[in-house]
Amino acid sequence: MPEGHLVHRYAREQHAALAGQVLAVSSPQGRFDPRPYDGRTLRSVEAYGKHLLYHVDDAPALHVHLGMRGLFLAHDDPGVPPRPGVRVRLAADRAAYDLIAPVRCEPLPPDRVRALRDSLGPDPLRGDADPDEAVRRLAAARGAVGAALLDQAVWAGIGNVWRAELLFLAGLDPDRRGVPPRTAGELWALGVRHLALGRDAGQVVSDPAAPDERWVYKRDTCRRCGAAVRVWELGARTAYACPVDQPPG
DNA sequence: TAATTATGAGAAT
DNA sequence: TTCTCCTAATTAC
Repeated sequence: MPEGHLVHRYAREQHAALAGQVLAVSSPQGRFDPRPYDGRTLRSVEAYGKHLLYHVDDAPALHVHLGMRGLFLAHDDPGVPPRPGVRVRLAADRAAYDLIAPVRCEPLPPDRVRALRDSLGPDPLRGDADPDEAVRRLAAARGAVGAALLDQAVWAGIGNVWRAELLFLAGLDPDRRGVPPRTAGELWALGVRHLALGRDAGQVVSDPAAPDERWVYKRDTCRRCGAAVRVWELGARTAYACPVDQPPG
């Protein structure tokens, strides 16, 4: 269930467990060639939006994108055998991570790493994100704000759950067009705050007082006011919004 | 045991 | 706009 907050969580956890160590890399499934990485030292694990980059000595960066179904299984004991479908196992002395069902798992030469970064907008979970640029890009988006939020070239890391919940928190109708810079800035601040909560909690947190609850995402009724949640397609995904708390306009 | 569903994104039409 | 790919977890039967 990987939106940006979980990808950052994976990066932080794996960096802490594996960085600075020599990796044992294998592909039980056989669909990845581990040879450029096996036996080399992992320098860092970096998240950018929904993308993971593993920086390994004397090897191209390893690029992982989980897509909709990808996940990692973590093992404290690297001796635990991986299940057969594991695309890649990254193991060091005291931990192993099994990558399952990624959409992308590939070596990425430096020019393609650059191209990847260039293709992504500011990531609310990165310290080097430029808030002004984030505001510019969202305010410049021509279509509905709900479609723009899913466009990784506008902001990187937002997925369908965060779209629904952040727009609710901002009181914005996802169909709204032409969001002014001030509103875009408020939305960015909400994203920075809540994605960090979500990264630390390991799940979407849109109400810190009730971390397991959602305001509108996949709900029949708004958790704040009880109105019937509006459900429709926006940006090729299902959108959810409260017609009362996110009035059109 | 089987059906159902999924938080993505790129390519194909 | 529709299709396609990838697997686990949950729910239903």
